[in-house]
Amino acid sequence: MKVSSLDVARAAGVSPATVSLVLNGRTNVSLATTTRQRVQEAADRLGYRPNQLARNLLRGCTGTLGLVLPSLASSFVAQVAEGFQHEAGHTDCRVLLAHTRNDPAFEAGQIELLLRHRVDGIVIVTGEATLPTLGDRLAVLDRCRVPCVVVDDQTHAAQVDCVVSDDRHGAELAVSHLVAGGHRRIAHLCAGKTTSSARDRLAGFRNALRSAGLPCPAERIAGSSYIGARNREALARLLKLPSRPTAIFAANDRHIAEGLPLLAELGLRVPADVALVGYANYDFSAYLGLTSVDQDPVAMGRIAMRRLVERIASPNLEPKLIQTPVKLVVRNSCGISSPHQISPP
Amino acid sequence: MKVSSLDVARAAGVSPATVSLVLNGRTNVSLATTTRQRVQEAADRLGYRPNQLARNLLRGCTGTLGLVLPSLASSFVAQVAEGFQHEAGHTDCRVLLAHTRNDPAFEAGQIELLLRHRVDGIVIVTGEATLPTLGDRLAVLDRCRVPCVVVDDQTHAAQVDCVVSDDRHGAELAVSHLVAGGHRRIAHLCAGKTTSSARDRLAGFRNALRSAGLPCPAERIAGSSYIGARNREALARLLKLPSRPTAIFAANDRHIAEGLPLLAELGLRVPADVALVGYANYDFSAYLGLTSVDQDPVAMGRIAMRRLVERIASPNLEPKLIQTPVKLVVRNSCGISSPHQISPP
DNA sequence: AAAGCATGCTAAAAGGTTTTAGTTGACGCT
DNA sequence: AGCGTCAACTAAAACCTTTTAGCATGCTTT
Repeated sequence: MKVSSLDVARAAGVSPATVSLVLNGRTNVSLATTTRQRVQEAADRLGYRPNQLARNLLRGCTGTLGLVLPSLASSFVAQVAEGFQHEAGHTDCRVLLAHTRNDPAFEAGQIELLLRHRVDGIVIVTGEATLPTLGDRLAVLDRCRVPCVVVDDQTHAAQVDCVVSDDRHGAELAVSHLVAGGHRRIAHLCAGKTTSSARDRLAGFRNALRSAGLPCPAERIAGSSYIGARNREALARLLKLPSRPTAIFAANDRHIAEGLPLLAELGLRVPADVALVGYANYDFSAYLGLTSVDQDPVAMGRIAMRRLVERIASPNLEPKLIQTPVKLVVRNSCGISSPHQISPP
Repeated sequence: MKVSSLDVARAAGVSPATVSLVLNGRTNVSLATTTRQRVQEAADRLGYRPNQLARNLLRGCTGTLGLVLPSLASSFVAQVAEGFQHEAGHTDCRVLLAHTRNDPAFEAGQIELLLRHRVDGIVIVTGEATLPTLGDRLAVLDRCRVPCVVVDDQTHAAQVDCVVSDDRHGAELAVSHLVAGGHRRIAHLCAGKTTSSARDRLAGFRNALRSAGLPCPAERIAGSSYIGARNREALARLLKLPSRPTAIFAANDRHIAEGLPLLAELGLRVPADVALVGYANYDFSAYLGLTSVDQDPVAMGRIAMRRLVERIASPNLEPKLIQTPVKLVVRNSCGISSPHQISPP
């Protein structure tokens, strides 16, 4: 714990400088084999571990990256973190975690802490609550020249690298699939209009309908970013329209999963009465047999990490918008494969 | 970025020592108001951020905790991490993340890195693959006096603080519930015998049956720790027993969710033909209407964090086994409430 | 034999902060 | 005037490592 290079030096009868040279394998200054062995042996015996704090202080960089996120309780965020951390392992970087608690002030404080720790770069996974102040955070990071990559929102794509799933295309895939299945009245259970992904999914929805020559009346679009009462009300509104939609494209699987009791209440069967396609492809979506757009959050984290090290290496790169590929995972909720559910009592 | 206390000192016309005293609000050495203001103003203007590396190097401790885990892709692990990180925010600690990749050698290397970074303590969330070598890791940490708390396994409870859910009691709750529902032939889809929680859930299962005066034949216990083919085979074996169990207690919701297609294939309805109770209460369990034992992983992370800081403060505490409370969440899969599922085609 | 050179190691500085032990100067008291 | 005291600040050490410049030593070369 408290054994320093000086201790090793004394034990081996050399200077700390030599200890450093031996342990870092400086080959251009090749050492006498006996000295080398003596140092190595002393280091092992004493359990010497170089103090990374001192080393980084000297180097001027830390090999540590900050990961700012709203909450690991969200499986999307957790998977992004997984991908990020996994890739960090390949690049020999450490990850310092920071929560925002969905509180702009707290987020600002956490980023301040990361900066004091001299992280080499920061990835911010945005949440809806801290999105309005994201610009301020980016300004601070820009001022002190700390590279940054934003995940899951592209509002600031002009100033900073952003990694988002190709939401527009994902929505188009989903809606085209429904159109191909013969549906003409398709509604969208959206996730509000605050986040860029919610807006892009809506845009993709509209675009796919237009391409198919189908109308897109305003009353067929409803929803809120938060799951819960407002979400269920929106779904109820869609299902009770005079001419009921035959299919619903939801901006998030969770919004639709949460609405299943309502469908049962109204006596609507899936997919016979209403076909469903969701977005995000959570693990539960497979269990529910829900067709969904998969956005591979782990890959998003990995890509964000790679872009961050790229930018650390060359700070003057132009900001880039990275849209990660999506794919439609077809299950039975739109009438194609077979479901295996716990049956009603 | 590269503004140091010396820069601030020069700008304010004082010494670095004074800068430190002002910025850390040392009250016992109260400063002339004008100096105080000059320093503060200079620090703000220059955007001075104290270098935490230098500070920690001097202090001898870092206020940073290591969090070692198999993968954030597991929602249990992610939730433990969430609780841990959330509590860390309250205690003004940073969290340094480390993956094990389910590889004992990689885990050892990651812990080595954490030690070089002089973390004040470490929490290890064990995975099955690295469990056999956990003892070696603990020995290293013990040797260099770094406090440690293990989450999700109690194999080493004699040497180290362990935080586990009260698996035995949870299993008893689940099985008693089935017994109360009139079931006499109850099977256990176990999660292998490697981890202590799998063993404890099995023990709780056996114990509850014994208390109810029911038999517990060996053929009614089957399962494997990994989900996939082996798990489905085990479930099939249980369902095809000459006298079919009327209820199954699974050691993990995921094992049962993954088996739902098999139930449908065999024409078995839930709960009419087979009642189900699972363990872990994932978010999808609610969507599936699956009765489950909730173990509150977020609380486990929080508790692990609290215990860790406790131990850092007083290193000579006796190792403690902390069993966090569990509760049964009753849904319709055992025949009580009503389900809302996507119906079969 | 002297100069030159390679080899193997070390002394010392640097990195940014905190803290301890002073130093300086003003002021009050006798 | 001399002493003590206090306030306000500073010099320097310490934390641990890496790196640069340089010092011996012994070997080769002329």
